[in-house]
Amino acid sequence: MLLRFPDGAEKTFTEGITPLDVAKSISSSLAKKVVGAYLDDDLYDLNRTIHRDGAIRLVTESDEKAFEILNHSSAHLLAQAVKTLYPNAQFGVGPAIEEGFYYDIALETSLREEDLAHIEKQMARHAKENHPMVRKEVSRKEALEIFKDDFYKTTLIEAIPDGDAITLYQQGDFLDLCRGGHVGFTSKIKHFKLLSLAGAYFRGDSDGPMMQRIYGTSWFSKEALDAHLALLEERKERDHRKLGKQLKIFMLNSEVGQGLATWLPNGYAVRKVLEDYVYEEERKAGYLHVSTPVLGSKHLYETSGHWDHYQANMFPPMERDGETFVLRPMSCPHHMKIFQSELRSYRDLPLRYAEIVTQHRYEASGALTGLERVRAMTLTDAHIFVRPDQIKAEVISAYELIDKAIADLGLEIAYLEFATRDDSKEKFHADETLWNEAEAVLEDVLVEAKIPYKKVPGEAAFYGPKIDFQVKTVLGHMITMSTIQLDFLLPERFDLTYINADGEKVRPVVIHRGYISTFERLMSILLEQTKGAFPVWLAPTQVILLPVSLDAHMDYTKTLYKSLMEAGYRVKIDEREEKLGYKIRDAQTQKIPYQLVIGDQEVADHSVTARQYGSSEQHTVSVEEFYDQLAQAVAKKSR
RNA sequence: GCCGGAAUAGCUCAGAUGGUAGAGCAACUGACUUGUAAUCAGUAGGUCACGGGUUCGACUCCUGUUUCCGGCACCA
Repeated sequence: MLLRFPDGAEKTFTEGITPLDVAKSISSSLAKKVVGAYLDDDLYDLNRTIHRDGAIRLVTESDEKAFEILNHSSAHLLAQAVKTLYPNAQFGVGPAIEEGFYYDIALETSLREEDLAHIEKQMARHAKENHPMVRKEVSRKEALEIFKDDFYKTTLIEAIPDGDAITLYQQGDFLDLCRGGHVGFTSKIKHFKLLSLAGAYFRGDSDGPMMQRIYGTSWFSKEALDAHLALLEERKERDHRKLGKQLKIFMLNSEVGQGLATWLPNGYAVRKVLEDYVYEEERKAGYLHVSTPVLGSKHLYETSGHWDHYQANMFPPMERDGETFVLRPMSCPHHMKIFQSELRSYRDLPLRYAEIVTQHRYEASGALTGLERVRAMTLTDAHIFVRPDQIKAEVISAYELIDKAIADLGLEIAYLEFATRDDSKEKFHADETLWNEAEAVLEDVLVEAKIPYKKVPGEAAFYGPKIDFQVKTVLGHMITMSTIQLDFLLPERFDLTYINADGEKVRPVVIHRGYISTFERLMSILLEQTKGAFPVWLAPTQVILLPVSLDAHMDYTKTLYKSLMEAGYRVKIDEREEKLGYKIRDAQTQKIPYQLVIGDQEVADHSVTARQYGSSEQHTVSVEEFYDQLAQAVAKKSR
């Protein structure tokens, strides 16, 4: 049997050797680090025997795939431990995930946080017992027979496509249906921790049964595990809910209403800068701003189709004088009516309407998360009405507008998502030709602009495909920051037309453009990505003045304050009778970018001693110089 | 919405087994008159989320509700 190594070397082995044997034949240190292998494109367990020639690539601990294999095996170890402690337990799926693993468990009794420690101990025992994780290929019939009393596994077996191999893994008494890719021996699993307990629907189906899910994480060394646990702690410190409270950005109060955020002065100061930014950037890009009411006729939303698709996520309708109103969840229909308010010529297009407006959505109570998901949100929403020949250019210019904002805000986009329809789902409107056209145009733009993206079938809006800009929150949630959506349907539904060069009435195409998410969501992202230390242009308070003595230095301090305020900056004076060290500490805690100390010296030579957030350095500069520095920091949108 | 957990002073948190609550910070008052990350002393602050029950007695046990947290589902 001939195996070829990545460096091109070839070596003969006796049939039935395992990746572990191959590693051992090379070196004992490699044997310690190996966790599996690829034979051509097939992932082999560490202890799976090899019976054919092929290209072999050993997967070692440093390999990205190794973490996945280890965590997948850890999920099995978890299930084995649960089965030992709770013999009646049945299991759903137990995959490796980005930072660890989970396993879904069906159990009569509810697991509690304190049970995790016991399960963890049992896992350690099974690991120590060093069970080989033995792979077996079986027929569908055999598999169904083996799991005949297990609703979950039989359902999973039935979902395996015909022709795919069905494999089982046995470790000790524990037998599981599994595609595989395992570390081969439970003793390989040494540094792990169970993290949390949650509910999860079987196969993600909210009409199906709910299982108990245990999350955990598994690493190759104690150091790596500890580092990961420390990272989880650090993330808690960056949670926008915590920072938002500390820095008095916003509050959520049950008496105000569930999911209804209140912006506090510090938060609104930031938001106002963002609103102005958005307005200016849109104005420069040729958008026309409009304003329409937060309440709309229900009929308007029936015409658009939103009522059909989303009424469950809208606040219930209100009736007055025979007319039915809804709290608007969207802007599209309103902008459609604006387009329709005049006879349009092909020469008028593109027409870009933008609006900063508050919308209301009845989000499921369990979905509400700080400012990340709320029920009343303010955003700038835009709809661009174009001729077919203008689609590409407008999609590109929308992309560029968004791209600039992301850079200006210093944000990190995780990836772009290209959401298309899935014909098996009913939510999408029917016209296939339009869909194909729309999807082709968007993909063209992505390909031509060489923008990397992830295609996600079935995630499109009901009226058309879209490009979503995804951000990863500190909690690990993927949320949509910006979006560009093509829409051939709403113009149809609203019977929008313009007169083309031949004097005929034809349909415009609509591009929906979500710019920088809602101000609520943007604030949550900004807080997390800046850790609450806003760049100068955004900071709620940009400069704080710290007089050394309230008696001796207050006049000069107040003069400075007045001139800074007049110049448009957000400034405060710390007028408390406290020591300078105390005031500095307080200003640092509030993450105020500039702290100006005003004492005898500064009064005498008309200067300020500036200290920046996060630094213990101080520079005494003339007032003029400080103004320059401040203006530059604002212009550069830097810290 | 579903599964699980939590709710104690403005904030962060203590408070076995039932005997109506405590710290630090913040606030307030006073002293200190201050030059780069917390000066000292004192005062005040609580329907222990809310309602019902068990009990001689409930922050503590049971139950309902509300909100929040971890997930799942949802996300125009």
